[in-house]
Amino acid sequence: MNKFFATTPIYYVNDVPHIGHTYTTIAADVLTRYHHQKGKEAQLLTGTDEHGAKIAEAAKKHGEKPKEYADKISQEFKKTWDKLNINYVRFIRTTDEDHIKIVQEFLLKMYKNGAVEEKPRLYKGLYCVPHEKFMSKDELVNGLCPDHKTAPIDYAEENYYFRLSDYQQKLEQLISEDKIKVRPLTRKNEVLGKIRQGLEDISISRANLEWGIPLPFDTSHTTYVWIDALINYYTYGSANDLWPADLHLVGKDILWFHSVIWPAMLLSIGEEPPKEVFAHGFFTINGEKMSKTIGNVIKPEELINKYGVDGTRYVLLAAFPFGEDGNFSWELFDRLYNADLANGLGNLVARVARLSEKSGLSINQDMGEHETKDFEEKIESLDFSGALVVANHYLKNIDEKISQEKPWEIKDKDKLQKLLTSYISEIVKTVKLFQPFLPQTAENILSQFSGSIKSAPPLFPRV
RNA sequence: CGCGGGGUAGAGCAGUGGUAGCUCGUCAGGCUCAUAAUCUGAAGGUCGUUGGUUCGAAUCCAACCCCCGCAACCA
Repeated sequence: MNKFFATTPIYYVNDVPHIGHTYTTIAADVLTRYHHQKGKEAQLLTGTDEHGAKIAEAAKKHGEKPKEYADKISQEFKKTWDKLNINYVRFIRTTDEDHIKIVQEFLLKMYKNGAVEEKPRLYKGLYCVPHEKFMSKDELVNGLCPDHKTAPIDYAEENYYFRLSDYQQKLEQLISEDKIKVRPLTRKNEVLGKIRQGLEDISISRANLEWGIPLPFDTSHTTYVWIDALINYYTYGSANDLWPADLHLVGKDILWFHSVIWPAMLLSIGEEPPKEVFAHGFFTINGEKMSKTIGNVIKPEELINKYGVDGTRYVLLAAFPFGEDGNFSWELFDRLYNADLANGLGNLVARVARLSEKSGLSINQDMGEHETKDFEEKIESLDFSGALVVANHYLKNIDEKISQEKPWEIKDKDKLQKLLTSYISEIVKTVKLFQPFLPQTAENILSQFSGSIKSAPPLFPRV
C-alpha cells in the first residue's frame, strides 16, 4: 500500500504542448512529489498518444511517415516536461514495442472473455475524418461538420464492438461507492447521471486504417486510437507491479473515457479499475475559449520565459481552484507571481539571509517539519490553490514577527542569532511545504540556509 | 419539461440559519533588514432578481433572469 502511481493523459501528437497540457502535467508532478516526500514510492507516468487517422493525415500533409512525424512532436512534449522539471518515471509512447504487445494481449483477453463481439458489425454512415467518428445528419450544418467545416465522407466499414452496456450496473455501483473515486463531486454526479441514462456498446476497431495496432484476433483491423491510448497506463503499471493506478489526472473533456470506458475494459479482463479519476477544469484566455482558430493558445515557453520554471509551476496551480475552469490573463498571473513569489517567499528569504549574513550566522541543525493537517488535507484532495494559501500564511506570519521584533536594531549578538535562527527554522519548515511546487527553488533555499549563510541574488525577480 | 454546476467587495474565491470573510488590488500611516519590499490601519458588498418560511437567511423554499458544463480541434 505504500505506493502512489499517478498518470497524466498521454497527449495526442497532432498538437504541440500548450498551457492545458502543462497544467495537467505540473499538477500530477506536484502531487507525485508530495507523496514521495511523504515516504511513498511515488511514480508518475506521462507520454504521447500517436496512432489514428488524424496523425496519419497530419504526417502526410508534412510529407512524412506517421512515425517520423510522431517522433518529432513526441520529442516536443518530452523536452517541455524536462524543462519544467517534471519527474516522470517513464515517458511512454503508444508506438513503443512493449505497449503494442500489451495492447494486443489486453484485447485478446477481452475477446476471449466475450467482452468483444465475435464478428464485426457493418456500419454505414457519414464519417468526419477530423473527428474520427460517424456523424448523424442532424449534427451537420449545410452538409458540413459544424466544427471542422468539412464535408463528411460516405463510409461503410466493419467495426468490432466492446459490450460496454454489460457493465452499466457494476460501474454505477463502483462509482457511487467511491471504489472508483470520481472527483470533483460534481463530476461524479455528472458521470453517474450519464451512466443511468444507459450505456451503448462502442466500436473499438477500424478496418481501413493502417496507422494503428492490429487487432490480435483479426489483423485486418487496427485498434481504435482511444482504446489503444487508455491501455498505456496498464502497459507500465502492470509490468511494474503498480496496478491499479492510484490516480488518473485528466481534463474534464476526457473524463468519460477514463471513468467509464477504461474501468469497463479493465473489468472485462478481470483487472482492478483505477482508484481515482480526477478531472480538472479548463482555461479560458481573457474570457474566451482557448482555441487554435482564435489563435489565443498560450505556450509553456511563454510562461517559462516570464516566470521561470518554478514560477510557472507555482502560478498555474495557485491561480484557480483545481477542478474548476479558470480565466487566464497575464495581469492575473503577474500579480500572483509578484505578490506570492517575489514579495512573499523571495523577499522574505532575502531579508533573513541578509540579516544572517551580517551577523555571521551559521546553521548546522535540522529544522524539522511543520505539522499541518490543514495543508495535507488540501493537497491530498488536490486543492492545490488552497494548500498554497495555507503555506503562504506561514510566510506572512514570519514577516509580521520580524517587523515586530526588529532584529536590525538588536546589538546583542547571541540574542540576535537566536532570533534569526527561529526565523530560519520557520522558513525552512515552510519551504518544505512548497517543495513539491518549487523543487529547484526549495533546494536552493534549503542549501542557502544551511552552513554559513550568505545573501544571494533574488529568487524571483519582480515582473 | 434531458441531467448537472454556478451568480458574494475592482479581481479571484471561502462561507449551508445567528451581527458578511480570505488573498490580491486601492488609499493613508509606520519601518528601513529586504526584490519601490515589509508592517499597521482604512475605504469598498442592499451576498443575480422577486416573493415566501423563520425571532433571525448569502445560507431553507418558490418563481424568474443570466453564465457554464455534460456535448463536439483540443488539458
